[in-house]
Amino acid sequence: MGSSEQSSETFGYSPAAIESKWQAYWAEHKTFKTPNPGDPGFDSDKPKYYVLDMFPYPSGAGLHVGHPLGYTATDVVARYKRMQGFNVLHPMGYDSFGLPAEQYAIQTGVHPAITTRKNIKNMRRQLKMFGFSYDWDRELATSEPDYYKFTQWIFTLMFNSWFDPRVQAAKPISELEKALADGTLGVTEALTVAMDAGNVAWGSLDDAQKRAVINGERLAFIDEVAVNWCPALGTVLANEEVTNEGRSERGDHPVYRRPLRQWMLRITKYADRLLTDLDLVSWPDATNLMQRNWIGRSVGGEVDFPIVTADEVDPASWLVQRQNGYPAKPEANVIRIYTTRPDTLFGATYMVLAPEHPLVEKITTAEQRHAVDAYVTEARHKSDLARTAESKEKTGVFTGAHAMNPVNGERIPVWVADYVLMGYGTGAIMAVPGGDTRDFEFAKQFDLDIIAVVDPTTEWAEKEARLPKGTLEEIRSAATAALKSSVERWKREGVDRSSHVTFAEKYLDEAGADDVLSSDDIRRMYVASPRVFAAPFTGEGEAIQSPAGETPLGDRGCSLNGLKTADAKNAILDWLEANGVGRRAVNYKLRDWIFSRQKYWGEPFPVLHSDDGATEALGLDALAVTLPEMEKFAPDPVADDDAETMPKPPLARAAEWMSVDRDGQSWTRDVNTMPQWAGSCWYYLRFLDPTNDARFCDEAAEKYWMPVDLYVGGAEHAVLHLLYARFWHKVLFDHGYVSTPEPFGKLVHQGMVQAFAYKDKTGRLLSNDVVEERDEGKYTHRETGESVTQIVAKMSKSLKNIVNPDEIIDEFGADTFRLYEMFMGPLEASKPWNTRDVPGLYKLLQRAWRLVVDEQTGALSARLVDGEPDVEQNRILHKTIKGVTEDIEQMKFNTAIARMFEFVNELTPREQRNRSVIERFVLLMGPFAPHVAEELWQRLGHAETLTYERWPAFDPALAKDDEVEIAVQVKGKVKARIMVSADADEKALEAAAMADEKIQSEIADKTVRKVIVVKGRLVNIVAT
RNA sequence: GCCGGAGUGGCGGAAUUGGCAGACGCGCGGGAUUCAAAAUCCCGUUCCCGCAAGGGAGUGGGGGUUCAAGUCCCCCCUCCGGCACCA
Repeated sequence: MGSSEQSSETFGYSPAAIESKWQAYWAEHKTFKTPNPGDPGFDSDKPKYYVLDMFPYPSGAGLHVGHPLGYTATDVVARYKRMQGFNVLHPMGYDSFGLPAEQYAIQTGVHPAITTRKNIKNMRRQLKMFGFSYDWDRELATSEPDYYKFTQWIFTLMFNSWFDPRVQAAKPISELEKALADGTLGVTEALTVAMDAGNVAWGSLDDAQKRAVINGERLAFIDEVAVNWCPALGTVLANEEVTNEGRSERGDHPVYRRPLRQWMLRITKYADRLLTDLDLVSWPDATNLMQRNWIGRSVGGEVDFPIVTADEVDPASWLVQRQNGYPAKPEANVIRIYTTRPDTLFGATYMVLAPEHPLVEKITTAEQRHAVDAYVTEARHKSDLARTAESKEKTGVFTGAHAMNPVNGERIPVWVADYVLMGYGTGAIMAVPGGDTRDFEFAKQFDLDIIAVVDPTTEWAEKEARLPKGTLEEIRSAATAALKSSVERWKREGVDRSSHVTFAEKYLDEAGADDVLSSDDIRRMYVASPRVFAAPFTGEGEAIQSPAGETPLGDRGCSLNGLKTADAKNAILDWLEANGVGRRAVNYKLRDWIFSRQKYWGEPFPVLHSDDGATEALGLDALAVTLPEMEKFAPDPVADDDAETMPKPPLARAAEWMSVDRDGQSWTRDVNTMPQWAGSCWYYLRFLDPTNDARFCDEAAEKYWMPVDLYVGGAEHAVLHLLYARFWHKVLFDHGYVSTPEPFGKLVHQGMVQAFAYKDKTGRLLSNDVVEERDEGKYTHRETGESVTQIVAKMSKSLKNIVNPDEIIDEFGADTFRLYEMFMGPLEASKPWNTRDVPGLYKLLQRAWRLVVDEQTGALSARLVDGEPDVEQNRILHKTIKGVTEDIEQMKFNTAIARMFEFVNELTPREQRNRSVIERFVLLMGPFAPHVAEELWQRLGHAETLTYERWPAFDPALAKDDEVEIAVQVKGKVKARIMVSADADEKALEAAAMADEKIQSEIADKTVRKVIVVKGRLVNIVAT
């Protein structure tokens, strides 16, 4: 079916001929060329609409059936909007820097530029084959120098910017130098980078120090960060590429955590704006949420804990020292922590430093040094993933040092443990095992004190308390025993916890008085002895034991007892701030972006390094810095266990390229390249003006077209690409280069195109060629005859269920392909490809064809008649226009196509079809099946493309039926259906329902209590 | 573990957001046309009982609110996606 040789004998629908004809026509007439403001043919009266696809990576495999799903959706919208009278910008390009081309080059020696161009050529062919209405004059590829020239330029813009905390925006770095020089900005308050001393006068710094300060504030800066370095592969690996055992996923080589100088982008400065500006966009809730979680804003406080060496601690005198206020940076002997639960401060029974914390080295005592060193060394070699994989069992070592809890003067031990991460907060925590699951596990493992400082609610006791096994009596005696052993230890260690003991005993006494374990008993036992439970209470409630006894600080003290969590937080934060011991603070999970890769096929950094350590960004006139020609792309291999040799990226071997003489000075280029994300961070701007050589894009074009009105792409980019692009956009915005705070307005993720697969009884997946359908819906194994079940899975080579778009188009044409993908289901849903369903859409086009063309003669169908349409045809037309229009507006393309099926089903049997009705239907088909629609439009006597024809309007009154069927229910069950006039009011409906014979007999022996009438829908009679 | 999303015929999926469950397509069954087939056109198709008229059940499972629940509330099950010691 659908073969062209068959239909060519008659004058039937023949997609191959029609599609090549119209694709040639569009190319020749540049039908979709979109003028910019100021260009000839630009109509400033029309509103604008910018529809964008996430551009593809030009892989050797070409397009798969997933690509055209999103591309067709945007194309339908683009074509629809053009017909609605919009200036539509609908471009396409290629995200062409990236790893696969480089890996292919390593294997074959073929230059990535060559493979990339070849792949782009193939992809362009495929894209054109679908008939997408792109303005091909705006096509771009991120790996072309005239494109990445400006990727590099934006990088230099970041290099030459700092984030001014006073206005929360990027400003030229020269303004920082000026502000520091004239004293409008103090060094300490401006600094992001740690300085050892507290307040420093700018004038007292030497040139090298000044440069270090300035460089440290740039939005693009070089820093030493811990990376996963694999010597055998000669490269740094992403966390995802490292196994739990700390080895490379590819090749199973050892991987080492080691610090490496990397380009970083200071995205963290934008954390708050990236978060709050999510309110400005219209994105899927799930994506919004993922971005929020990724940024991970939390609110809490910082608290300083002084290290204490003497046995005697005088908390009051420490507070006196802090009378001058809370320092911007803590003193050398102070541990600063961050917490979201400052209300639990009285429950802090120990502290933990991350293994990389600078204080570890300083405070570790002689007896503990050996153990701590060994632990820290081991932790350094583990990848992040390896650390988290061991979450079941916590590890850590006591440093031998103690710190003082500033709210109660208690002396608590300081530990090192890798469950505390250097990269978040301050890299140090106060541990409150009574209120935090991780601290609780750690405390149980190392027998550290656990004290409840929040009274669990009875609700928690009922639902979540993880009680030890046993009867009430057994649990109580376990709790009592646990308390007793603690008391003995405290006695041994000379710790005074008498008031806590009194408190706990009282709670134990009250628990289980009547031998029945109530939720109140569970609550009491938790407070008395949390240790016997399997999990701590991490919720909110009333503060207790805060402080446990008399306020130890006398008048200076603070008590939270009896306060609800929210109030307790405020009270303690007020106290901390008043005493210079802590302050309110906000933290983000978001980290600065490691921006360099040790690869060849990416954008070179547009900077020069001098021998004396200075780095300079090149000006636009020196860009693009193009990649050197190379023949070998593989990294130099290093011995497996050589953790010390620095990685040597491929560019380092291009000696001639690397060294630059300028102004009689010798400089070197940067050996790294940018990550693949770079090019996609701003391509939507380059589309506005892709050939501009002087500027990344014309100012007027930017003002006119931005923001992107509709952006469609995969959900796999819900976090990184979208976050990175928003970040770059905001930097450009701060400098006035773009006029909108956000780049993308409405965002939609198309679902995945999956495939059917089969599973036998053991759960094994079977490849498609060993399964056959013997009965309807019953699948059997071809050889064993065993019955198997159909499931939905990802397309994969091994399952032999990959569908190639080229083959489908060969057989059915692009219009059918487009219709099928749009008809499969909702755009956002993942759904299985089923080739069996495709002919149905082909049939729709055939039937539409026959509404217009006489297949015997090739002339217009004799059934087409001119003049005014009859009422029925007019009604179905207006219904169809209404349905299709509203569905496209809501991007419900599947139901829009269902409306077209209905129209064709309705019109096909008619002896006479009104020409103007059919013509308007052809226009409706245009966005979905553009080739056949153009052909029919032409045959109906129109000389021009239908691309810019006016979208048909509908009259709501004409789209309605005169009579509608109403369901009549008795007590909610449908008992009869009656036909009534569509505008019948409630009274008439009730009367008509009551008059129905069937209803009469139903309610004959009952009393009518109530009648509910829903106009145009139903009547429900409540009778008993 | 935490945070999201989903579960409707043999299959893909509809369902004015509380108002006739299964639109539309596929598949399947029947008929017309044909020497025959393909194609085309028409009719039927949630399941169960029944020759039929008719009756009963039904949107992952259990409970609830309501005249009325696929849709709202509570509990549970399964699948998919994201995060994963973030203090």
